[in-house]
Order: sequence, then structure tokens, then C-alpha cells
Amino acid sequence: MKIKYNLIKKEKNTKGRLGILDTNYGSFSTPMFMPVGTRATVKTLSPEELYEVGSGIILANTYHLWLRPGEDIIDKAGGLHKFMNYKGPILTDCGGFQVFSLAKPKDIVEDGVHFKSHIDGSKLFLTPEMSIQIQNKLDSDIAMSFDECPGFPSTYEYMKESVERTLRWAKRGKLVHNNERQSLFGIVQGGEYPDLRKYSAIETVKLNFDGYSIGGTSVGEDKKTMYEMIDYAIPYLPEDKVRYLMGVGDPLDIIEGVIRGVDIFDCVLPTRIARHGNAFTRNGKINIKNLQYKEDFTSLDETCDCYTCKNYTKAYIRHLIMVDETFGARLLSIHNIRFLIKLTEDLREAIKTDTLLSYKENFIEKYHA
RNA sequence: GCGAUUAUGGUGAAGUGGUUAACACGCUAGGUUGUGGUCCUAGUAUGCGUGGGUUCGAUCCCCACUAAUCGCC
Repeated sequence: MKIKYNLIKKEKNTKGRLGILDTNYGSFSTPMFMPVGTRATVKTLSPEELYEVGSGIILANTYHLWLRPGEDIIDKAGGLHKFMNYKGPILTDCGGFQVFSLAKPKDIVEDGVHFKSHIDGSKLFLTPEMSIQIQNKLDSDIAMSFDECPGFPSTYEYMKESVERTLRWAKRGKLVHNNERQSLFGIVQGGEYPDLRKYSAIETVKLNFDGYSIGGTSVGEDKKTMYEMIDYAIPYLPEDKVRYLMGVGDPLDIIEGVIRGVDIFDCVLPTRIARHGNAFTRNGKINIKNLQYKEDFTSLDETCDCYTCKNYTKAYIRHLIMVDETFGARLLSIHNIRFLIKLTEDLREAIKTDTLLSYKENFIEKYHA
């Protein structure tokens, strides 16, 4: 079956909304943070650990799985869920963002995108149809339309052209999509231009997707601009479909996104910074490698309920990171993902009690202290 | 006791008779937003074993001392 978004409650003072998303692999509440598992694994975490931190859904990547091990292998394994032994919902990103980082503007043509493999430099060509067909085989619960993700800043002329192309690609992808149990999302682009965001949103919604995402964010723009990009698109998205803001995962950005009506977020930040020794805490982000934690035998965050915080000290985690033991990255990843998911849990409570704005004020006060 | 060799930062080391002593690691501090899986950026010896000498000038040349390593007795 296709996913179904159930709007439970709208917050009084903001556009924040509480909902439940039903999928083939269970239901989860929104707003929700979605951990990134590019290559069919959320780096260093087992599926059991993902369930434990309250992860409602995870993201895997079409481009990376297309190259290795290849969608046919995953198809033979019985689909992505069986292949990676993950029993919750999975969303696959379309590969558009990899194109953004691997291809040059001149390599983007009407039919698709020419670019070089990040593994061996071999020439590759990806089309909207291929992206959807690969995702059909991966058998994720939600597939994303193949889009172009322009950088920031882009000229108005280029962005207009890009938005039109992304719309044509969305139509082409939708035509070949043929997995009955898989939902398909459209992606709104338009950069920092209000009328292009509006146009992109209206035209994408006309194509009637199962959900909508806002893309083209987190590509170098400042926070204010990113929030405006959300504001320009949200009014034109239907209330009865789920909304996903792509690539955003800084705690403050998640709060601002929820206030603006976003339901799902994804981001590599919690796992990437974990591998580099950083942890989110209620009192701001910390670098566990700092000398001040050498003899700090307290947990990362005394308000946190995660496995890491219940069992390990900063001094121990610092030691593991300093000597490059992977268990350190795992402990920090568990904590950072739990931190963001707990944040969305708190935001859900704030929506229930119509206290989203005061929650934000209190959070910022401590986080920036 | 004798002989040889060597002595440069936390470590391994490069180097030159004359402005700011290479590089790497480590360490210290930042960065990271639909992941190109240990990455990127910056800082880190007021000093070249100790004491004398030669020289306008010595980490670099000479002498002594000290220490380490190897060999011999």
C-alpha cells in the first residue's frame, strides 16, 4: 500500500503540525528526524540500535546502491528491507544530490545527467527513469523523484530553467514508476526566489505525488535564506500530504522547520560529526576531543536517555575517539541520533500543548549558553 | 678501560657559515546540513646536548666535557 498521512493537530501559534504516517512497515509520528543510511546502513549502528533510539524511518541512497552492490543484487535479496534486515520504513533518495556534488552544470542535459563515478572515475549517465526504476527494485517504502539540486547562489534565469527541467523529470519519473507498494514524492525547488518556489510547489502538487519535499536547501545559503525557502513553498503544499525538508538536521534548523510546517527531516550531521568527535548536547555542540574532557567522568548530556549517556563517560568516549576506536564513533552516533529524535519528540509534545514558540526560546537559551 | 658513530620540538627526522629551522606524526583549537566512511583548516622549537674557541656572524667549522648506541678488552 501507499503511505498515508494523518494530520492529528495543528499548533495554534505557528504552522507546526502533529501527524502520523502509516507505511507498509508500521506507523510513526511526525515531526520526525530520519537518520541517513546511504549505503544500506546508518554508519556504525545496527537496526536494533535504530529501533532503540526511536527512529521512525531511515534514508538510503539510490546512487550509491546503484553502483554498489547494484539494484539487482538487492532485488534478488528480496528488497532493501530484507537485504539490510531493517524492519522499519525506508526512504530512498533519488541521487539528485550526488549529481549536485559530482557533476558540472554543463553535464546536466534534458535527458539526464553525465558525471563521473566517485569510485573509479568511470563515465556514468543517470536519467529520471533510471532513478525511479532503480528505486522500484530497491523496494523502499518511499521513492524520491529525480531532481536537479542547484547550488547557492544561482541566477534567476538558471533557476527558472532548472525548475522547469525538474518538473519535466518529475513527470517522466512518475510515468515509469511501477511499484504498487512504493510511494513517490515530488521535490520542490526554486532556490531563494519566492515566485519560483511558489511555481515549483504548485506545479509539483498538480502532478499528485504521495508526499512533497523541499529541496535545494543546505547548499551553502545562510539560515535566514533557508527559512525563507521553506516559507515560500509551504503555503502551496496540501495539508493532507506529508512534507519533508531535505538535508536539514542542525537542531535549530529542525525547530525552525517544524514551526514552518515541516514533518520530516534527514541529515548526515549526527553521524558525520560523531565520527569526527562531536556531540549535540542541550548546552550546545561539544567537541569531545577538547582537553577539558580528558578527566570528565560525567555523561555527554545529563538530560539524555540514550544507551551512551546511560553507560559511558566523556573521558572514556574521548579516549576512544583519540585512539581512533570505532566504538567511540558508534557511541557518539547513537547519542547524536537520539538527541535529534528526542528533539522531535519534544516538539511533538509542544505542538500538543501549543507551546512551540516558548519551547524554541528555552531551547535556544540553553543551546547557545 | 679503549675505539667508532651520533647528539635538532612531545616523537621520527630534514637542513644551511648570514632574513620567519623543511616535512610527517602527535598535540591544541575550529569546521562539517538529500555522506566522495577517520576528512578539511589553522596553531604548535625565541631554538639545534653542555662549556669554550675560530669568525663581522655558528645549529652548521675546531677543542673539551657529558650522554647514547655499537664493537673490543
